[in-house]
Amino acid sequence: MHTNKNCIQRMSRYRNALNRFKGLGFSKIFSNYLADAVGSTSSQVRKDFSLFGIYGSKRGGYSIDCLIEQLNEILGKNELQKVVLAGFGNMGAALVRYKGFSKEGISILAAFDIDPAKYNKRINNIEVLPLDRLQPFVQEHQIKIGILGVPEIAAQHVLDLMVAAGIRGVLNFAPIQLKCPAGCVVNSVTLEHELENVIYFVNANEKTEGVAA
Amino acid sequence: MHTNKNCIQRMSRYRNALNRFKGLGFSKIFSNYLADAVGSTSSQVRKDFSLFGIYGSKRGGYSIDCLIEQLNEILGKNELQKVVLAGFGNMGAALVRYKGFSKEGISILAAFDIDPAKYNKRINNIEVLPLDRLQPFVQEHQIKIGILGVPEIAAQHVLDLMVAAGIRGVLNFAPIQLKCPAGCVVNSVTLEHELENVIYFVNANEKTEGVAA
DNA sequence: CTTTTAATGTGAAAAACATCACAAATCTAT
DNA sequence: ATAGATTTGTGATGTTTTTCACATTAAAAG
Repeated sequence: MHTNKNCIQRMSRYRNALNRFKGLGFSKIFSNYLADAVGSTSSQVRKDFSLFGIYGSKRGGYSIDCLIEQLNEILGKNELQKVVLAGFGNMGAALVRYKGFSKEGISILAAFDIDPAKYNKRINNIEVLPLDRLQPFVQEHQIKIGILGVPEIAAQHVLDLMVAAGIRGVLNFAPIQLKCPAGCVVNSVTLEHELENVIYFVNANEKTEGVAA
Repeated sequence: MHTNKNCIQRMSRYRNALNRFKGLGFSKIFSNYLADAVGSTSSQVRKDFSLFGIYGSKRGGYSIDCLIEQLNEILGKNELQKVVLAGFGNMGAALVRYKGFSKEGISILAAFDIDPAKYNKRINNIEVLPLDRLQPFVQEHQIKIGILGVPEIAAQHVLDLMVAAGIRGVLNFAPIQLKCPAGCVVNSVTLEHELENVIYFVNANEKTEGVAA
């Protein structure tokens, strides 16, 4: 199958929008409305669905329940997703409190840090444990997914620990390129880079508008 | 010029890596080392630079100082970037404390919220003000960039306020597609979707490995 | 000074991705 | 039942992005 990161991101957005449509009482939807809701085009929507073997009915559109169910399956929403968090600093503490994860069936089972001052804190019933307990914890709970909220300097080391423990995919917030073995996935989100992006395009717009005016 | 989001993201990463190389005492660099450092290829690096009129010397590579300076110019690093934040919830509070922004010359000048219980809190010398003071504040300080850390339900409304006040680019954390007039930029980062992405590819890997084994 | 070596810069080629456009299907109205 | 309207599913087409490959150039060695 021919999927990429953007495509899966769109799947998440479709699912999100569909839940809103469902909440509004709709039971069927056409590709163009869904496209509008996520800022895409109807052919893109249909292509994406076709890629995953998701079919609607001609003239009748797609059943929202049916779509959501299939997207749930694709995105792993039919089981609770167990996650560990490394790094209980500013970012880590915020992620533990973040409602979006639990709302989406993602559960941070524990947080890990090297700073003893943080041990045994409990937020949202999530405990902070010493980093050296990460490996047994991950193995015991059969966890595949990790979140890296540690400083840049420690990120590669902690990622290596995670991978050694059995983690197969990581969401990383450190502004650095991480190396991991084949078969493992790292998705890096760097907030300062995301903001730099906005700044760049705002400046670029200003320049071209200046030319146009 | 022909740039896109990914391209600018790479620019941010190049800059990051170059600062590390500089910190290690290097003064020149070749495209292949830089590529390694950011997880790209040497031809991609050279194409990117060429696109922005950044040139090295054949056989001699690129001067790190010179590169950093040009990337600073492109990414707006030569001036302090003033930003406002809307929404002082869990995410907003974390962003105010986030070191990565100030480290990169991004300064959140004030935060805004509708909840009076949050007014006049001060963290990192950033004050929380009533949302209706956003417009005069933005105009007075000539701010072009905003961060949206408000709940999904409020996001479009607050974005409209920002745009009316003169904000031209927004980093949005709400899991929803926002509409804004032409000439404005919205970059949405949805943490739960980023994690869903990781989960999807981990599952996908497991399946294909199962087949291969 | 000349030769050798090694890295850049960039058209050309390839790959990845998105859009178009239309046949096929099916719902609605008569 | 039949006709008409409308939406899907998908090959074909177009566009964007990445990779290739090599002429060009500059450093280093002889």
